[in-house]
Amino acid sequence: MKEDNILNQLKVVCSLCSLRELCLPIGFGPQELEQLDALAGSKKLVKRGEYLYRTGSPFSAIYAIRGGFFKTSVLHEDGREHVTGFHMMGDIMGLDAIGSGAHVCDAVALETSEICEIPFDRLSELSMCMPVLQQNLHRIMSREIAFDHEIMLMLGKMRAEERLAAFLLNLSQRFSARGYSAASFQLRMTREEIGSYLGLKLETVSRTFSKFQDEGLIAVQKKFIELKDANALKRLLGSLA
Amino acid sequence: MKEDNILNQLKVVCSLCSLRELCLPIGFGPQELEQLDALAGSKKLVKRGEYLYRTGSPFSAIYAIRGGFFKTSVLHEDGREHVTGFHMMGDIMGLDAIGSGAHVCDAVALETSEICEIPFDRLSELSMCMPVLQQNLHRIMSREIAFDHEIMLMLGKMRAEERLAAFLLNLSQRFSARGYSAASFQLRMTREEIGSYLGLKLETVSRTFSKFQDEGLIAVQKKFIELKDANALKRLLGSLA
DNA sequence: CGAACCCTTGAGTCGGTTCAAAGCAGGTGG
DNA sequence: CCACCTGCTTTGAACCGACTCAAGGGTTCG
Repeated sequence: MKEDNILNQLKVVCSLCSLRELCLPIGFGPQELEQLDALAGSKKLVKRGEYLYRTGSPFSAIYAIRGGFFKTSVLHEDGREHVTGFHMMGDIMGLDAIGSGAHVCDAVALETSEICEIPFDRLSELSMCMPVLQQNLHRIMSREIAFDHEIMLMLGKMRAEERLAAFLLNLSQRFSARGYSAASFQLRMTREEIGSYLGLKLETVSRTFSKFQDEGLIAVQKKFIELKDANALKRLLGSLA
Repeated sequence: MKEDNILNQLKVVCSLCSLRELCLPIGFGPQELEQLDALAGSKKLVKRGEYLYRTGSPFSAIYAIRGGFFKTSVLHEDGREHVTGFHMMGDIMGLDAIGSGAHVCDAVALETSEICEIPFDRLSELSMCMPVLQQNLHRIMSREIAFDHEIMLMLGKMRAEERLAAFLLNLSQRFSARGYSAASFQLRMTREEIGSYLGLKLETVSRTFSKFQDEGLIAVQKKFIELKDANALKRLLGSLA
């Protein structure tokens, strides 16, 4: 227990972090990295099923994922939840809370994960004298907006098969960008969570996976997915309906 | 023509702009406003049907709407478009392009509109020495992310009636925040554009409007909408099916 | 006055949901 | 170590909400 605490409070040192290229994609020189270490967020472990933050909890920091997997979801009054995103190493979470000062979604670890907590006021301060840091922050937020628009297109215009294909290809591409296999990976979420993200019911997700498998596009074994014919999946996307 | 040019190139002076509270909601003192005028964006007229920017065009500025109405939309390879948002006076457009350096959606004026062009590099520069400006920029981007998540919930989980109700209430609230009537307003977009935004077909939009009218919730006359029973609309939202 | 565009309404269809049943791990406690 | 959960997944059959196709009416603008 005590050791756990010590471990969790270890300072993060950006200059030594292997995720720098994901977290802060552009333009840092050596001396800028040194400055960056002043951010000095702390590491934290979040166990499977635990919340990193909840809707309504006060906003004070954003979170970089060092390892593990999260989902974020918004809750409707009547209790239904909609999964707004899945997040993996190198992703930044919590940016949607800056505007209101409180978190506007829940963030739950889908597996035991390690995150780096970055106090937002310190980040703001530091970015005032570090153009490249500011630039990175803007880029990250901007990309999140652009990505959300893609998802809106998916939710608004695509049919079930196209949504699943887009989902699998996106995961594949992200795993690949992190040095993992683009062709096979483990799903960290349930069919229900996939469905919630894609605007489908879990039965539809399951059926569509089965259909893809029958057609030889993928191989599914519970949560293990293998993309057998990524091009065919891409072709599915090319022609909406 | 020549006068037009002169008019359009007038510098914008934020300290004299009546939209300040919408555009820059928080914390500017008198001397900060003076500094802000250094942003010196130019005014521009965009006529009905004209593009403010297109997907792929290089990003150099963000745009504040001084008056008028825009839609933004993303285009899928096969030619289908999805409307990602409707934008009115005081809204900021173009933030989704920062990340990639090029615009990732089209912005079209739905009526002749006046915009204020804010060169992004100058904005970045200025925000380096103006904490409150930086803060505003972060808030605006953050809110766009949070708002997009709401839309994702709508597209993913709501039924047609709920989507239309949410759409009308959102418009009403935004008009109201700008000093216009919350109870009656003119739609600037077609049924097809509403449908595209909400993930519905234009016929469904039309039918649902008719249904709302039959039930006494609203009155519709072409593009003129009157909310007769806003509470009933809100109740529609409270209970997702 | 005609053409183009937008909106409304009806009838039939279909993709995805709902409801239901059963199989399959993985974990826990007796 | 086995029995029994509990949670996740798969599959089938019936149903329904939104889509498609089609026709007609209203406005605007040249």
